[in-house]
Amino acid sequence: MSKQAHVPTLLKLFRQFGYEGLTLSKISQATGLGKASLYHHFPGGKAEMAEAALTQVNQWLETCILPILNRKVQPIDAFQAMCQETSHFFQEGQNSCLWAVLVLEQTSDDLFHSQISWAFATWIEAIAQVLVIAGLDETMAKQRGEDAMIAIQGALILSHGLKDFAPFQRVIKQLPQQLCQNI
Amino acid sequence: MSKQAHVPTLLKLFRQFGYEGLTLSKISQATGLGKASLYHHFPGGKAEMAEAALTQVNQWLETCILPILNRKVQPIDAFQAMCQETSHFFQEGQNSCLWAVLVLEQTSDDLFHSQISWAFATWIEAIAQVLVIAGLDETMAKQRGEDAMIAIQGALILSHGLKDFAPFQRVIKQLPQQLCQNI
DNA sequence: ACAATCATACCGAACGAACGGTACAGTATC
DNA sequence: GATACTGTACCGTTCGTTCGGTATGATTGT
Repeated sequence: MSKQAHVPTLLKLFRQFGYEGLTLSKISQATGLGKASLYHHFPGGKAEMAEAALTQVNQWLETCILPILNRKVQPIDAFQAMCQETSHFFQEGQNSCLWAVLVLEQTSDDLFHSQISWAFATWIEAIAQVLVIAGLDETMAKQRGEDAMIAIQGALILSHGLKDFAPFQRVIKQLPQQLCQNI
Repeated sequence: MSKQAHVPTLLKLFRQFGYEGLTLSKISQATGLGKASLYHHFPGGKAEMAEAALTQVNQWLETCILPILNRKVQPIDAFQAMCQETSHFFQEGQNSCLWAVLVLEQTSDDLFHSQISWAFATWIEAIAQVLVIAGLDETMAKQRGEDAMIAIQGALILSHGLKDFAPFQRVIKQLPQQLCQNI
């Protein structure tokens, strides 16, 4: 089987257990591949597997989110589509975010910081651009982009902490309106 | 040296490395205590050390945050004091939140979920109470309490992801006003 | 057409190192 | 002399990683 076929499994596992918490034994079991086979596909070992998972998420951002925000439609429609896609990606809040997971482990953050900060900054910038085109001041637009990321990440943390995914779903539902206030 | 004296060190370490990422060797090095001494103070091992750190955070919530919110002062003043204390606790955003760190590791979340969800729920409820007394509808008050937690947690994640703590500081600064909107 | 070659996918077994944890003989303090 | 504490050596286990190798199937040379 091809290397790419196993990346979604890796993503799921790293999200669930974190970098240090995920062991090659678990990966081996979940993929059905022996440890030696894993090293055939990912010679760089665990770090390369995590990077493959991270790259998958960043590609989701590039292919599923950024195009939505670059379409020349009403801001409210763009944000609604973005939120729908985001909610689906995180399975209505039940998935955690790989970015957040890796950011909170100092060990792994050193390895992946550039990719993670690129993702955050790019998403924020894309949201801000929509708002600037809609006539909002640049500083305010950037702030609202940040607020959107903060709302998504915070809602995921809170929902997982409470084991109640209603807060995430509410935040996602209210986010488009909130982003479009006074424009 | 007394057991309690080492808990702040434990807190710092678990915040930094997470549960799985933190090893007894690191703890031994950081505290200057041998493994035998650590097991003398914490017979339950690593799990008990993490619980001590978590308890320390929950006690901070009880002794430093809840009293602020229970004082009968203007809501805006209470929230401002809360935010100032929170910002100081997280060192203007440079510290990460132990709750978030443990929540994102499925392994450790099972052990600590009850304490973490208690903390989130209690803080939210305390904020909501202030707003209810100020005349806000109960549902809206609860939502704003959730939004405050979401803002704090999300801002911590984003700031760490960007290695730029301005977003956290801005969120903390704006939070009191935001909580008091239209009351 | 047939064999030799090569690339790919995979695996069992083992490696040294580090893990969390324990046993025990001390030392310090009162 | 009892109690609180610690240094050292050690336990079994699991970690990430590596090695030598097999099975399969396409590619090539003749």
